[in-house]
Amino acid sequence: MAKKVTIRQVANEAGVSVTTVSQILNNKGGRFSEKTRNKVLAVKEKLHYVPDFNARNLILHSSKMLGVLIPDLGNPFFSSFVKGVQDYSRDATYMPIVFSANHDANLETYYLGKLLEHSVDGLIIASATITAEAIDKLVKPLQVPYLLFDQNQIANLADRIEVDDYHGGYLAGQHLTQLGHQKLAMLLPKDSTVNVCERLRGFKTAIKDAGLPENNLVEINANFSMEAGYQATKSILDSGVSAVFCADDLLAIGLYRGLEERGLKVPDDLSIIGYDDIDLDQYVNPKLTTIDQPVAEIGRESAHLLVNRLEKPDIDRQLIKFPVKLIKRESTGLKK
Amino acid sequence: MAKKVTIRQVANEAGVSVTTVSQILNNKGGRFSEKTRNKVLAVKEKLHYVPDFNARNLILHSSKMLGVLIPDLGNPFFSSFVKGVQDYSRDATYMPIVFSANHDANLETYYLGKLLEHSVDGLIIASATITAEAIDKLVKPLQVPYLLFDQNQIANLADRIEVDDYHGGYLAGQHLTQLGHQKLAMLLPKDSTVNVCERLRGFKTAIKDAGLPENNLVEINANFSMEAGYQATKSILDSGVSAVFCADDLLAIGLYRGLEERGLKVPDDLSIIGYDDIDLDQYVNPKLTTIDQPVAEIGRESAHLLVNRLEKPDIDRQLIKFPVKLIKRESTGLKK
DNA sequence: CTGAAAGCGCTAACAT
DNA sequence: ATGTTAGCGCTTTCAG
Repeated sequence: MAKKVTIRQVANEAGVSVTTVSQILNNKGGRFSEKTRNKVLAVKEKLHYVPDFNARNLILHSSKMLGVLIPDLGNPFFSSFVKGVQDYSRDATYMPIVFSANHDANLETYYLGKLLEHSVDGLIIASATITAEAIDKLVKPLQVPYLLFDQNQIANLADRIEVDDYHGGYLAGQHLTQLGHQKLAMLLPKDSTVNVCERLRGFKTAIKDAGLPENNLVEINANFSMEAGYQATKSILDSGVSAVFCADDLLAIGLYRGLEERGLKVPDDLSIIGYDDIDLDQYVNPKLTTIDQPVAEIGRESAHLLVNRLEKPDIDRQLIKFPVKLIKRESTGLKK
Repeated sequence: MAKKVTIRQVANEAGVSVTTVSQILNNKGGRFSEKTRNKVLAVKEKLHYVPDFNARNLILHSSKMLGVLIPDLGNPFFSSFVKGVQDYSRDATYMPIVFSANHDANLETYYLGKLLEHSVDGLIIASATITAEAIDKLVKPLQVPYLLFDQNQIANLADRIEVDDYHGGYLAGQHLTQLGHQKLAMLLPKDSTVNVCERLRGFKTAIKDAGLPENNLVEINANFSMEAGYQATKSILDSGVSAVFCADDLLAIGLYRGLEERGLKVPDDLSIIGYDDIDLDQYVNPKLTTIDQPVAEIGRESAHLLVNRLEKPDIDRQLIKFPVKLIKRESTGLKK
């Protein structure tokens, strides 16, 4: 491809050495005369010189690329996350490479390998199914810094982004019990990652704190998708609960459809609370009550932490906590 | 970063030369003895050798990366598109690098530059606001093959993906007029790209074919987002139409909310037809009637065409056409 | 069958 | 203040 103009051509054209050009263009040209500097800069513009990326990286042992692995691009939660990552990366002049692994462990391993092969400087892994072993086997040997999000924390040593999932679950449970609901369900993926388990734990605690017996909570499994929420409708209805806490908003929206098709009303027949607070929540009918997490911000900070680590490898372990909050809308109501 | 094992280490360990290793690992080792070949392969495994990407690219002048520019990751239409691109790329062992420019021309130019800087082999540009000049100025000089989608076709010479937008618009118009609607609106972005203008043209033609006067169609502007659809509610209602054709599904869903908040019913008070057929359409209430385009397939084929072009630069101009179809659901009904 | 050597485009010690 | 030189890790003639 590409008819690239090389640094040598710039040097010739400017009548200086290659070193001079290199130094000046990398802002290490303090020692050169104003005149030389200007000339080089001018020639660079004129020739549209762009340093060859591969040659540069080969020497610098850095690609200025960040690998980002997420489970599902189609989930607005993750597209917002990616947006945050992109924004910060741009400011920091890194380039995020994102792959969506569609909840497929093989794909994750594949993309992880590809990312490493292309020598990304660091990794943001926001993918639930990836195993500690895969990371250990692929990432560790190369000593590529990485950051885990929304996922089992393998070690306590790595930098971390923490969202208060326990509190989120608690808020959901508190809200629902305060509305008088006594039999409750939680809709969540089978073998959930730690963060989702935390939501469940918080939810349970709130139920207990409300003085309700533990077996008033029924857990129903469904993957993170509208389709899965829709499919779960029957189980939920059969369970005889009056309120359900969905581990993400997509699940809730799927459930809406299942109820609608049966002529049931939200929240009259069933109160529903979601999780994430995606934009869509305000566009469904009724508007979805949910637990908000500041996802774009989380994306930004993920990139931030990672870049920090890359540029200052010896700083202390970093930890950022994010709050969640209850957003009351129209999908939850008093128990009839 | 990375404690990489180099080709030299493999060569030493295997007791052969660097050349030998290189040849064998690149499947050009026909001339070597079975024994040597096996030994090299074994050592490669043992040492977990992975060729340095940058060094390799530096020589081969190819990065096996595809740049992908889209307007909005949050739009399910584009996330499906990306999924298609990713799938094909994987099969073809290319690596797509995708950026979402959020409908911002500056961002587009920025990312386009970045992509080129990182020496992608080819480009898929599915971003509406980018200008022909930007492409001409940035892409042309580097002779990087590119493919435009969902966007003004700058020249007739490039490879092309065509979706029958005209027909899509026609189908929408035909459907609505057959239901008896006489005053119609189309909701579309200001200064739309060619593909959207084609939808409008088809829509107009269908109206004319139904024997309705031209000024029975009112055009209302709104960007591609739920928010914009929502904001447009008043204009639509004020226009006195009984049916509206939204240039994408998101717009329709935004409109749903505006109507809901005013206590109006779809399709009784207003018939709505969308465009794209995103998954969400079946999860809103009422289910959205729309024009389907096979977007994941389009994504796949975009990547396919581009990779073809990269690997066989001299093949004839490629053109693939995709059909659209009307998906009747519940958001359109007889004019009352 | 195998290896030595050149060089891709760039950066950075180390001269001058 | 500027240039010379030696690689980075790899592929590829070209010679054995």
